[in-house]
Amino acid sequence: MDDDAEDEIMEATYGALCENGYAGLTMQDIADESEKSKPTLHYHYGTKQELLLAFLDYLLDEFHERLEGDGDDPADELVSLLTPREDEVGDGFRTAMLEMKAQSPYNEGVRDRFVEYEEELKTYIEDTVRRGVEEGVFRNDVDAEGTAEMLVALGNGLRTRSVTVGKTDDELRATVETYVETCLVDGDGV
Amino acid sequence: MDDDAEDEIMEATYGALCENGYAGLTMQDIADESEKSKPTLHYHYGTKQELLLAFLDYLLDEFHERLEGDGDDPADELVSLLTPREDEVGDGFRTAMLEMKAQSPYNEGVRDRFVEYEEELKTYIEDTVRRGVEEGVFRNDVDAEGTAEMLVALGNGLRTRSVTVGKTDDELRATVETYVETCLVDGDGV
DNA sequence: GACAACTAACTGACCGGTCAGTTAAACAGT
DNA sequence: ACTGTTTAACTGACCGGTCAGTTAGTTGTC
Repeated sequence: MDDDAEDEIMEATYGALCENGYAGLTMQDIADESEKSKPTLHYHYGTKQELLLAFLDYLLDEFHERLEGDGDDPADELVSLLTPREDEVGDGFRTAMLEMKAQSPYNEGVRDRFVEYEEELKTYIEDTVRRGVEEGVFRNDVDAEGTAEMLVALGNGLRTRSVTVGKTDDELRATVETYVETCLVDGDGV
Repeated sequence: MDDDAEDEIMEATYGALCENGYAGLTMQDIADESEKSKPTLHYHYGTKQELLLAFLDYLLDEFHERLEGDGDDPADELVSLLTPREDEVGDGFRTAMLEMKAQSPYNEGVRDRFVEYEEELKTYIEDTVRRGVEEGVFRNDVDAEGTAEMLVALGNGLRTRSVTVGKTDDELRATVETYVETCLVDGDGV
């Protein structure tokens, strides 16, 4: 396929998901968001299912770029990994991803991609925690694996709450910061 | 409406949600799960939407009963509040609730009910944390409100992970226990 | 002219909701 | 106690709309 076409369709899918959510997403919505027609989407991707899986792969690629550690302060890096970036403006996309995630049990392809995503995030967090311990920023009795599991779950839960209960991004950030400060950061050289 | 009929329909809705999930749930599924016909469901509840809101209210009632504090050890109580009960067997229901929760932004009625649920849970956890501090079980420098926010988010995130990534209930419990032990419980009389 | 990209028009399945009726129980009048 | 009336509960059959996916054909390009 044309690379331009692929990009256009993936971007249109992103836009349509933000606007309509996952449950309300139709092929027509995606077509409307792009310069293409609905049959063209089928021409390129076969089924809706396949298009959406391709979209998740497209997101995973972007995610990998985000995991280019900047060697920052481990505490700051944990916080920025677990809080939404500025370019994720509005709840639309976050909500749609939550909806999709909830489809994992019914859809192997979706599940595989979310498992991969969370696995990689967790591993990266684990490494960051270890780095923090080595650099003496974190207490040396923290369990990297357990902490990473905690943090991934916490990040998930906070994003969910931002969507359902309407927590602001600042509140999310504050909660993560508090956890990192009180439970990880070494206050007195232990 | 007949109380028997109401109970029957609510139970059937529960069963149908477990089997089909929220996205895949049809009025016919609920009818099949009960002894009633599809038009009867409409007769009692009007629209699918209203039926589902009534179902959430039904769940909220059950939830209130769960919040009858047993005056247990605060640490134990926090853990049991945040981990699934034994009678929640299988992922079906948990998944369906996650799907529904993700509909909050599109549906005011749904949102209201989840907000109420999470609000009450958070308040109860907050009280339990305070009790723990007063009883000297928890460190006296813990911030009850911040901790409650943390714990509610953590609980949400863990349940989500049990559904998507396939974490077992034992793993969920272990993570919550670790948090309570390392971040709340007073190790040396501080 | 052959092939890739694209589309207007269409189809079949599904689903929420409606409607015209049925059943059975409660109730009132005699 | 018998009979006519009302009403809540319920249902089979159907309708309107929606949406994923198909078909048959057009356009553009090498």
